[in-house]
Amino acid sequence: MRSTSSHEAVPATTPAASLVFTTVLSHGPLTRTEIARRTMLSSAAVTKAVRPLMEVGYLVEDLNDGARSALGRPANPVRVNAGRAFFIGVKVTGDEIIAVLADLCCRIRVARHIRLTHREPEAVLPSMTSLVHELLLEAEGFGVQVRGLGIAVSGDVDRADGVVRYSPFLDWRDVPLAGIAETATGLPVTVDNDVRALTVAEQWFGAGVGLSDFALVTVGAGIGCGLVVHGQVVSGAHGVAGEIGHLSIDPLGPPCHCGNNGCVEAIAADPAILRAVRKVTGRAVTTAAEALELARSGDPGVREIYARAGEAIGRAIGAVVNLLGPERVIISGEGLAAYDLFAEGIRNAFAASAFGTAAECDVMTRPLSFEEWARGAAATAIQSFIGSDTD
Amino acid sequence: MRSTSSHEAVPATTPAASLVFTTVLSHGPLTRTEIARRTMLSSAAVTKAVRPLMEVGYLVEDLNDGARSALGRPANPVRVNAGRAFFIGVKVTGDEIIAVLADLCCRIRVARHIRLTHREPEAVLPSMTSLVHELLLEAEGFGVQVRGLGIAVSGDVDRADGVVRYSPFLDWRDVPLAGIAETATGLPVTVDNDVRALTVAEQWFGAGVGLSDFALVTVGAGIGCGLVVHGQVVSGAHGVAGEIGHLSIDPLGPPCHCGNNGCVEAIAADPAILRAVRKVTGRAVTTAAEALELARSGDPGVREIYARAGEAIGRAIGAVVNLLGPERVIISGEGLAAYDLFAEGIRNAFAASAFGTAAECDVMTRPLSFEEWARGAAATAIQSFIGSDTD
DNA sequence: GGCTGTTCTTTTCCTCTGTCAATGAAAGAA
DNA sequence: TTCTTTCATTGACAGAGGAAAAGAACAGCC
Repeated sequence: MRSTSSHEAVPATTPAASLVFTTVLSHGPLTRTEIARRTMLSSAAVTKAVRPLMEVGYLVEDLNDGARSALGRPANPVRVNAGRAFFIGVKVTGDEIIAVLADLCCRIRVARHIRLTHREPEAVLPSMTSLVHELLLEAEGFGVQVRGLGIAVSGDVDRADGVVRYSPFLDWRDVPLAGIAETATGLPVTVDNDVRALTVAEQWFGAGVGLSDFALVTVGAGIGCGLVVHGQVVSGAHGVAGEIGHLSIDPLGPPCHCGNNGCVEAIAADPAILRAVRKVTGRAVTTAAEALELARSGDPGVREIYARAGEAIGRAIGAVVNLLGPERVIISGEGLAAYDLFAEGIRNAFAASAFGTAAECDVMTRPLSFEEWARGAAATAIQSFIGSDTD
Repeated sequence: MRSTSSHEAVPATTPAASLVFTTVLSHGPLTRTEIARRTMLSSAAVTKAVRPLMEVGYLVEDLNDGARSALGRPANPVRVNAGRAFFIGVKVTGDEIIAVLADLCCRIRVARHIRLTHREPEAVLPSMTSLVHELLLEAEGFGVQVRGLGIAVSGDVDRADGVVRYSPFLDWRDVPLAGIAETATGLPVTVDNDVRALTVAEQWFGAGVGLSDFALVTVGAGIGCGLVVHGQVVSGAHGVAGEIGHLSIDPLGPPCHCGNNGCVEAIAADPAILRAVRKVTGRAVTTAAEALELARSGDPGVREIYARAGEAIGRAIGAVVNLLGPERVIISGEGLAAYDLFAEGIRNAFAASAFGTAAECDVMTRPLSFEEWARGAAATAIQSFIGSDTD
């Protein structure tokens, strides 16, 4: 395990302080009494935890107390000072690096991206480093210090060691990315799987706030799934988890690169849809946008392909819900652009496959800009910075 | 939530004491130094935690130090005094009640069962109560006090409230079982889902000891699955979790009572196998044992049915492993009698569906006597008695 | 048999965290 | 102005766990 403790002081020193800070971070401005209620701490403990955090500027009093309560001394809400620290999040894909500068509340301040021509670590790392340096310069312009760098990579990533064990898209094996990036940038680095990073962002700053069990399903070039169980992101004993894309839905379905037939990814991921659209229409459709346009223009064959894809996704979600019984499933990803075409299939297939009360699970969608992946990486950096674990 | 704290003092008062006790409970006799290492406590803290537990007799010094280590002061291992307290575990099925008297180490001392003719709570509860009283008498014979009663019921059970929300097999709805049983027996009662109870038993006393993530798959009249993630049993936000039986494997497969086609349960559970065997052989096969005999005698059609069932189970396990990445999967249940017929199908289907390093997951079998379900219930009672959470 | 080295266990402070209960602060209401 | 109500802080306190030193129990060695 790498030592990240050699870096600057983290805002939360005691468990209680960490708990208080993450609570305020996720649940917006809160009065001290409210914090005490949520964290199950005494109000005295909250005061003691808040003070040092305010002294170093991570928390500030929220003076905007428009709605005065009826009686008694007015409450003094506290919120996180978003501009107190910045973080950089980087998402590395096979042909692009996306980087964002995010504040302490994980709001994107600046976004940059560059295309990649080569995928070897030796080619990617310098590009990444220069992109990070650009953003460091931007941060300097804001007069805010960057306190951490998060890097999201698809595949089998060991966050504890900061090593990319195997990334199929990048064709990387056992790359000690955190160590390399740390020496190149001088920042504390957190490396994590891309879907898990996105899940962390949802857990702390998105639709997963306050939930101890939820799933995030990403639809796009691949089908991924991030899981939060008992308030913690699931990583899997062997680095693999949430591999919803290779749930085999139909033994007679199209072959998947994993060797099986009818995997969700072989039916509902962008490449699979494009392949099917080409086959049905005979046209050389190469982008998801083109396929989408064909479907929207009313082509029944193409619409059917999307309907099937929606069904596959719905069944996959049903499997997750039956197995884990999460409170909520968040559907996201670039593929969400076609959600109107998926929706019915997802809804019906989910309703059919969800067993008993599991059907009560709230299935929602959440649009995802391409920068969001990098924001997820920033969220992991914030998480490491605070040095705590769960909600 | 019911108040169980009104009962007798639990052995562990502080978090550390609870941690120490569960560690010794699960990991057999341990020296204090070893306990300190495993719990990450200081040796001083271990001494302080162990002393009161020894004074009240829950822990004893294990004098059987046959293998003396080479040098230094000999270590003094500590173990749980199994006979210090007894627990009763009860499993209620549609046509039978199984009850066991178990010691603090969850070893079965006495087992009893009676058949049921009616399933209404009004008919079942008196039978259960009399069975419990029989075992209480047995315990008196041992001169040991019974400190808790665990009841395992299939279906949607809310352990925190002690209410059976819905049990399809028993046709029970919203039965406040814990409260009723508490007044009837005077014991602290824990009610839980049967598969979860079995999972708890494995986690604390079986093949799940020391693992933070594992799955238990039960094969028999139904196909069930208990999950442990991050060291805690998964219960699901809506009471449903581990519903592996209704994972749809084959859209063209046989219809399932849940409304879908090709569910694992519709292929690999006992009733499904019997149905298929009757169809293939034309004979009036009514018990699993008969079907098994036909298969063992070499009937290729019947063997094929078992092979298909094994494949379905293997694919279901693959789904669990891809989703959660557990360290181990334990296959158990009455259906394990046919494991030799399942084995190849399970192995192959699992190997094919497991994605990447998830295939490294250890898949093992574990025979399950019919009393084991009741033992699981006893394990939940022990867990409640200790009043702690995880390993 | 005493001495020494080694390892396990206990004891003795000591720190530090969070709670309790009382006090202070900031309003509106009477 | 004074009272009431609610929020926030303070200071004394209990108790949990850690560090370090002492104690205990053995084997081996002279």
